[in-house]
Amino acid sequence: MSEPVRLPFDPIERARELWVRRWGEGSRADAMATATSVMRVQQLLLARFDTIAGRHGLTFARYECLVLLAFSREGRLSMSRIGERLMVHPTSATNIVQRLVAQGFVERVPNPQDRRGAFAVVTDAGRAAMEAVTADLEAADFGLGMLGPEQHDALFSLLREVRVGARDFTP
Amino acid sequence: MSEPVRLPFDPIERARELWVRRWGEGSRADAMATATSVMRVQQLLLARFDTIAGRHGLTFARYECLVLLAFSREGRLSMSRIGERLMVHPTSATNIVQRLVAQGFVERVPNPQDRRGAFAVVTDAGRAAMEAVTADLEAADFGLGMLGPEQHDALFSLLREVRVGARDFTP
DNA sequence: CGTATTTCAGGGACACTGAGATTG
DNA sequence: CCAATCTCAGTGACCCTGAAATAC
Repeated sequence: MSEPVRLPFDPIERARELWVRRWGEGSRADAMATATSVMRVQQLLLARFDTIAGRHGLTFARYECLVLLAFSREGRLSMSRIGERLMVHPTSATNIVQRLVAQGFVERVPNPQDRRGAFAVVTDAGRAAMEAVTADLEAADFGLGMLGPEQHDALFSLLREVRVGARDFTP
Repeated sequence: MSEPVRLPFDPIERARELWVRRWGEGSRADAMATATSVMRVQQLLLARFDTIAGRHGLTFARYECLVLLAFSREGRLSMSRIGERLMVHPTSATNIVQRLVAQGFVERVPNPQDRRGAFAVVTDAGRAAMEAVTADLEAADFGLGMLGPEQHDALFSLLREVRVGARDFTP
C-alpha cells in the first residue's frame, strides 16, 4: 500500500468548475461530477475492503464468493449461478473458484443431476475465513461509519434508482 | 460485451435480508447494502463508459488522463502530477501515458527545469479523441439520465461526505 | 442434431513491488 | 551522500474472447 495522497482541495469539485468553464452551463457537469464521485468512493471502499480481506488471505472478490456460498441453502451452488449472482463472466467465476479451491476454502463436486456442471461447496475453513473477514468489515462499518442511518437510506435509495434505470434488475 | 444478466429481484436487497437473518438486526447490514450498491453502480457506469470510450480507441482511464492534460494550463503535466491527480500509482501513470504515446494522443518531452522528470503533452489527435468521447458521454448523460437535478445534488453530497470521512482530501 | 454448462488457452488493462538510472 | 523523479521488469488479480469438451 502506497502513501495516500491527500489533496488540499476537492479534485472533483475543481473538475466540475473547469468543465463548466470549458463546455458551458448547459453541459452535464453535474452528471460528470456525480459519476466521478461514484468511481472515487468505490476505489476508496475497495482498497479498504481488500486490505481487510487480505489480513485473512482473501481478496474482496473471493470473500464475496464465500459469502454467497455460505448464504446458499446447502452451502453449494453451480458455477453458472455463482457467475450470475456475482454478476461476473462465467470464466471469471471459474477463475475465482479455482483460487478458492487452491486455498482449501472451497471444494468442487460433480452435479449428479446434470453431469455437465459442477458445484462449488464452501469448506469449514472457508466459512471460518469468511466469518473473520465479516467481523472485521462490520467493525469497520464497511467504510461508511461517517453516515447516519437516514443517510444510509438516502444513499441506498439513490443508488437503487440508478441500478433500476440501468436495468440492473427488474423491480 | 456479454449478454447482460437481469435478475427478477434486487440481489442487494436479498443479501441484506439474509444478512439480518444470519447476523441479526444489530449487524451493519445497511452499511453492507450501501457499500455493495456503490460497487455495483460503479461497475455499471464503468462498463458503459468503457464502451463509449472504446468507440474512439480509448479506455475510460486513458480518457481521464487526456481530460486532465487538456484542462491543464499548457496542455502538459509532469508524470508525478498526473499520478497525483488521477489518484493512481506512479507506475500506473507511466503505463497509461505509454499507451497514449503509442496511439499518438500524447507526446513526452523532457522537463528543462528538472531533467529527472518528463512532461506528457496532449497532441491535436489526443484533443480530438477526448472531445469526441466527451460528446458521447454528455449525450449519454454519464449514465445518470434517470436522476433529476436535485437527486444529482443529493447523491453528490452524500458521496462527498464519504470522501471527506475517508480523508480523501482536506475540505 | 442443436443447446447448455463449463473449462481452457490466451490476451488486455491495470495495480503493485522492488531495483536501478539519473538528477537535484 | 541523501533525496526525489521516473522507468523497467516482473507479478498478481481480474475481465474478457474464442474454441473446445461434455452432457442434455
